[in-house]
Amino acid sequence: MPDNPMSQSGQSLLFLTDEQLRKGIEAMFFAYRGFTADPDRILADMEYGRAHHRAIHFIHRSPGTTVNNLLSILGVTKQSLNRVLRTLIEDGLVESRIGKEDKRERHLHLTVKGAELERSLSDAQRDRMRAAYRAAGPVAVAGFRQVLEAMMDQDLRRHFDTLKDRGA
Amino acid sequence: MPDNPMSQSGQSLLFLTDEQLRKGIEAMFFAYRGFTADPDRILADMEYGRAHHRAIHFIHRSPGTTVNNLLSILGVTKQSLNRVLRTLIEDGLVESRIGKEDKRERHLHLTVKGAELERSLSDAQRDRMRAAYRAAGPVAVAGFRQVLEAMMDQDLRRHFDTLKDRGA
DNA sequence: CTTGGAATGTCAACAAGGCTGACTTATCCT
DNA sequence: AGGATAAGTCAGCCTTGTTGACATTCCAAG
Repeated sequence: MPDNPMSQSGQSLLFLTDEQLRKGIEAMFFAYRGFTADPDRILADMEYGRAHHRAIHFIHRSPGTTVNNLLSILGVTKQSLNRVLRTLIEDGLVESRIGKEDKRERHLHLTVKGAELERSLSDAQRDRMRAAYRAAGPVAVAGFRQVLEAMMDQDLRRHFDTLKDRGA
Repeated sequence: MPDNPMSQSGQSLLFLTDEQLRKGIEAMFFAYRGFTADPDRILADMEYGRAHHRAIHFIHRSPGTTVNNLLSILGVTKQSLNRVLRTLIEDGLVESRIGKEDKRERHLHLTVKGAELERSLSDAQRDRMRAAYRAAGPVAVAGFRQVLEAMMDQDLRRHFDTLKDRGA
């Protein structure tokens, strides 16, 4: 684990100049725009927005998650999430099941229709991601992930790791 | 230039699985939240928001830029930008100078007061960035930048490169 | 020298998606 | 029985994005 840059590059620390950091900041800004552009285009034709996409993504990723858990992953207020969730449930994309152990809880699942939308959104987003990964190569991708993880807040990092563990 | 993953990793392509791509997508989501968190905290105490930060950042980066140029960098409508710009000018953070060659154009500059706010915002953002870079190391940072650049839209990439050339 | 088009700015109206605060309902646990 | 927790809802507000219409100013081409 190379925590110290000197261990990798004798002459370095040049990558920590204000100018380099500024470029990194701008790269994040421009890349994030590309990152959301494709799903946004799909959503623009519907009555949904980016907030719906995020909810659908994380419900897909953690089927049966509770409202509270989703709330803390997304980092919004329950009123804000509720507005989104209500339309998704009304439109039959998300199903809300009363908890068996604790009947106060609602467990969220995508319906078939919801899973279809999730597919089309994540296909679009993954296509761009795949192209970027392929162009940059596996070593670059590993670095990409390392830096992103180091940029997260503690609590977000915890959520990220929890999701990660569910994966393949 | 390793465009082909096979050239770096004989067994690979595993980094292109849907699961890996999903994790990359989630990493972008969580990291971006961290990325904006510190300046957002500063701005919350004022009458400004993230849109003001973006305008200030790019005016600082390209002093004398025109409104039209800023418009295409930020990717918003002129009405949206104008609202932000107007308050910044009224509050004495940004100066708008009529063009010498083409008097229709307005060239934007930060005032001393504007530069001070820019400093405090970018200091906060760079501190986090620096910590992340330091933790990940120069090789990871290079990969981070490669993947981000590959994720950008063509026109955004052009803006990014133009800004890059002005740098040290 | 006039006129068309470009750059800028402004007004109005609207929508998405954040926020706070207050409150209800149902359920759980002590 | 009573306090704490999970969820949902109502009302109102803010920021930041959108469209559409329009005025002004100025350059440049005819």
